[in-house]
Amino acid sequence: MTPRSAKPRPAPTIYDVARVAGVAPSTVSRAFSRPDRVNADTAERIRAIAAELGYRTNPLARALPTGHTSMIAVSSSDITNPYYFEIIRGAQAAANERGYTTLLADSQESVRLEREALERAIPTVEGILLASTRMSDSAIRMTAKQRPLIVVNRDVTDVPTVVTDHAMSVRQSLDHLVELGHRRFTYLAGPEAAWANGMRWRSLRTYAAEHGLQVRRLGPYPPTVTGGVRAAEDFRAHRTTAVIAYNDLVGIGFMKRLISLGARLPRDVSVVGFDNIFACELVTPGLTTVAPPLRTLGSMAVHNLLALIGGAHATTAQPPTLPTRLYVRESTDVPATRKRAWAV
Amino acid sequence: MTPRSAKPRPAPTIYDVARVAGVAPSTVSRAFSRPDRVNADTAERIRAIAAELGYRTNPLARALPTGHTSMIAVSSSDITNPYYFEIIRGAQAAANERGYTTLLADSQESVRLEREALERAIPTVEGILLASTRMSDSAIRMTAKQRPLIVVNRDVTDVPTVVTDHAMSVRQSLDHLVELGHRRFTYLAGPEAAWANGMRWRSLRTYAAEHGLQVRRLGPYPPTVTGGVRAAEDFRAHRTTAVIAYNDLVGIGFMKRLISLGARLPRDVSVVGFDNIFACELVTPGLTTVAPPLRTLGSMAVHNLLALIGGAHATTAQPPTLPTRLYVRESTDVPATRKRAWAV
DNA sequence: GTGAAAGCGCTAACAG
DNA sequence: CTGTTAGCGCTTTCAC
Repeated sequence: MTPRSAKPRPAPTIYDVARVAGVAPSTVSRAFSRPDRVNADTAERIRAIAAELGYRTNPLARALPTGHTSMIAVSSSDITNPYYFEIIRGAQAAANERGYTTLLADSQESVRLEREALERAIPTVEGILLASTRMSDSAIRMTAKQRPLIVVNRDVTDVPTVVTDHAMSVRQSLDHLVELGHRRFTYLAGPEAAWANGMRWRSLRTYAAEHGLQVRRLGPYPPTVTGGVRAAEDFRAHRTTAVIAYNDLVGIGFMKRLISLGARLPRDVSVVGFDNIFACELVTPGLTTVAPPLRTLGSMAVHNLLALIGGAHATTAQPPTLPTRLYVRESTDVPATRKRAWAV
Repeated sequence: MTPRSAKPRPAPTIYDVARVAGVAPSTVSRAFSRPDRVNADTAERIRAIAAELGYRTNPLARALPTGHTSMIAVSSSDITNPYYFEIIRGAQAAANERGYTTLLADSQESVRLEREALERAIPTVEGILLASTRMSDSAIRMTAKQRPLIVVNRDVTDVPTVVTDHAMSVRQSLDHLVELGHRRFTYLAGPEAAWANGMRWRSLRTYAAEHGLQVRRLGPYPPTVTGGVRAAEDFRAHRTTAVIAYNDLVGIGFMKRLISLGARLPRDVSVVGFDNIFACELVTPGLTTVAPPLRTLGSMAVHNLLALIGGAHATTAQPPTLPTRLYVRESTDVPATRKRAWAV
């Protein structure tokens, strides 16, 4: 009465197919792995018989002699982070399209777990995609020696990468704010160590210098809602009409706190974030933000990884830099012209 | 000048280790697979030499003779759905703990992709975990014949499952609302086909009957923010002081629309959702909700799957039903006693 | 306790 | 074009 879930009846092999087809096992093998090297008719016949017998190539057995497992590892420090799944999904889709299966390694922010997961995965995969990693540059270079590897949104010397065009993202949000009439900006900085933070701040200053604008910096803050709340406290002493947050979470925390302090958004302050996380359209007002090309980042990374696996040389030239897109919601507007708008 | 990412120097094998250790390859093999069947000292020596040589057991080669790949497939219809990654993560963690690697199959809501991904994965995995699937019951039973399989939060006859305690979740939210003083409720229904929807509505009616409460049902609505917005429109003609939404997304859309119509929440209406997605604490007011035991669901599923793989019989008895937890935020309060509180 | 030898299912020369 | 023959790296009887 208790149903067994598995019925381990041994699967048919090329030998079984060969026998009933009256050919050598190697011919069956060829019929599947290099159909061009076998007579079209026999190939067809073999396929038919195989189908009838329910034969399916065994990827494990195939991988042993060839080393070609058709699997890549995708490592993420936190699949729970709304920022990463689109990358993962883009990677997945691209991999599947090319006949590859992805092995997911979520390290839950733990370097140890990440190492362990990779350790375990490496022997079975043909390449590695680091979607977000907590590993050190040198550790990354180390593993890059074991397998073709590509890293997303991080700059590691001698390791191929695919990155977001941060300069463009900053330009998009500032163009938008300037067009609305803003001239003075505050940047709510993220973690000093974050590569994106440096990139954004630098681009911001460059842009400001070129356009004769004022830009001030507050922080650093943790890249979280709480970080944004703290930023709002600090902001009260250093007002500007527009604010650029390190990311959406900070932007949301910032808005939330400001509103609870009595500010009216976007009339009193315009806010823009980065990342375009799902919550941007759920909060009130909806957060204007710049979306990184997540999906493309993932698929491009896989594309390049597969090229690497195929024997391409990693180029030291400029890594692919993918364009971003601005999503205008309700958190940005023309600056309030009324004198003394919002008093704490 | 162009660094190769892979340095395919052949990895050391048991033969290499055996040679320098002066033992037979089979002994090296045993030292790793059944250390108890080998002299403790030689085992130790072998391990030392192996470490020195950088030898690592090759899971592929090991899998061929044994069929033991140490991999399970986790299939999700949508990794992008905030509801699922915690399940996936719980599964991941549990699997890793037991030495298993997870192969992620995101089907992006496409039955075809899901089938393909599973098709590809099946030969290499020892078991399958359906975290969320669009497959039909019979398709599920079909694949359950090929590999040990377990499904999460879905009721499929003859297939082992792990589910959320829906009755409990309803009880928790209603206990909370009743305690606040509410007596009349509206349920914003989700998709008719959703198993959870049926469970919730049924539990709701039972509870209401037992406690002499009134409960009305609106919908069905799509399980999205937009669905919630539509629900809010309908609600205007059928007010109650408290509302139970099919899920958080619906609850959030509902609140958003009501507020834009001039309602003051939670004074005019108390709202509770289900799922406890991340956005619940980002919206204003924060959404009171019931959290399913996502992580546990995932780990419990893996636990049971591994047992199945180990040869346990699937029991037809009650599947594990995991307890939920209520998170009280700002969207619930005592009902407004003032007459004619909110007029559209 | 350890070695020898025979595969696991498939691919890849090498002949024919 | 197709059959023969070795392996891929590891596990596993079966003797010693």
